[in-house]
Amino acid sequence: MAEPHRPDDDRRTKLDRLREAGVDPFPHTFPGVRPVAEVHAAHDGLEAGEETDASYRVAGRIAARRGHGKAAFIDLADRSGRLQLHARADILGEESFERLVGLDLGDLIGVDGTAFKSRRGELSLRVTDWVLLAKSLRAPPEKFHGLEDVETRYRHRELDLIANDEVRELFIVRSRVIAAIRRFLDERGFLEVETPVLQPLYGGALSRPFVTHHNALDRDLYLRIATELYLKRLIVGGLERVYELGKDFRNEGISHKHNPEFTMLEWYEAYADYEDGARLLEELVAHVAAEVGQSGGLDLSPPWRRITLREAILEKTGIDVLAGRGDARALAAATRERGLELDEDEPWPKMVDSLLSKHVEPTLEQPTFVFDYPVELSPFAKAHRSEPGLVERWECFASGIEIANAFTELNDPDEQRARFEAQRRQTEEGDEETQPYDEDFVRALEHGMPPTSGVGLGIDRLVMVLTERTSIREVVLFPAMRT
RNA sequence: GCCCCCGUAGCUCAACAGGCUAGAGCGGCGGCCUUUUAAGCCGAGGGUUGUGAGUUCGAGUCUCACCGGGGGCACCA
Repeated sequence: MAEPHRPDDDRRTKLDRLREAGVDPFPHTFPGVRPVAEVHAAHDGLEAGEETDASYRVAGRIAARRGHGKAAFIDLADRSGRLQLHARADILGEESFERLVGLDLGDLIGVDGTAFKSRRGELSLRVTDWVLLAKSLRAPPEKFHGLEDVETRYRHRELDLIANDEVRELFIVRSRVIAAIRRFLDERGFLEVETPVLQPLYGGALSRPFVTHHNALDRDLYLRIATELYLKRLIVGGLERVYELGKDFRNEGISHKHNPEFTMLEWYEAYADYEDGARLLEELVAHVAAEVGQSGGLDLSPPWRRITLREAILEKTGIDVLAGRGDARALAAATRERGLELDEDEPWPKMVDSLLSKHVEPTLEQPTFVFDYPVELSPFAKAHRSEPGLVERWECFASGIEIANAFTELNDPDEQRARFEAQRRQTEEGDEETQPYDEDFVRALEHGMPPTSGVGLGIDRLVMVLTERTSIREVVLFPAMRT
């Protein structure tokens, strides 16, 4: 019985024919390629029908083809955009022409040609010579509707990038955002550093970690949930201004704003406090947005709105969380009175956090700093200089999501030790998202850490805000999927 | 982890209330065409309807389980 004829079998057959004809379907190199955007930039001003003798070498993927017997139009796509090619049998010769027209959508070719504008006014390259650079053995996604199935888009991002121009452009923006951030911090005297991803003890954030195992050492290691503690040890060491831009891993649920691995920027600046950190963040984000071109209705020009946590919750819910500080029952009663949903069995600080994330965070569209948090929620932040029970911490929100978190860093080793003890007590009460006691870190603080501002900025979320995407999966190339 | 929705050709979608051999466009294949642009025209192909059970004379359609995805909740950033 004959094998069923698969659509892609034709491509295999063509591959064999090419080899038989002495064509290498996978040559090694094609030097001297220019981006097609360069051709557009140089000649978009031509009149319809106008010819030039300007020659270009371009390369890319065949995105569309319109044959006309002894001539054909081929759309060539590279990273910078698309360019129409015009192939003519009388220029290329019968054999070369037939072979070019016989290629498939998705095949990669290199082309030499001269720029002209077609009668219909589209800038084109008249092909004078061409070479196959790689045969495509699978059909690309449909050219008109594009690739829409989100599962395929995320699992096979390469197809998404081929089929959807705006997706490719978004990830180019993401790359430029990261490059711009590095330049910004480098210019201000920050040193980019790398600290361990595999850690004997995790810390610096409240989250459950991923656990892995080192065979030779026969011990468990954790994937970092933050870079905080190591970076502060570098401040103790005298590096003064450091930043690290890399992946953190948190063993929590997946949602439109949570991916288990995500890109985080943390920077630490000696002799500065959280107000300095806020000013640097708004300057950085405004600078990056200007550099990459931000879309949408956000006003990112500094200064951004600043409000205290207490005011923010009061404004949205009418509840003064500091009226009965630490009194969970009173707070539960107040929320019930106003008909607000809240888990009444939670301890007071978690209730405050819930009020913030449920009733305040989603409403914060324009960039907003929320200042001064209860100490229980912030084991690494320094006590507020004038508000007892609070710490000098802010979180920054935009487009209804949190994008950054910062403190005046706690540098009193005895106080830090007491905070770890408090965390240990919470662990014993069943809280799985507490800080393990990190003696090496406290010991480092005992050597003396200068007053320091620390800021953590979620890069994925920043890109979401700058590009108006509502799902983190749209800004992560290969988001976490089952299996 | 829980609830709701979804899964048909390489891609985008059809298929009345359970009823003939599961259709169409794009792509691919053969042919015609020297300025088209979702090119056009002619022709012939392409399917284990996510997987597995079940109900029924008959299942893409109904039931159950499983796999995968989306949205929401919970948890978090």
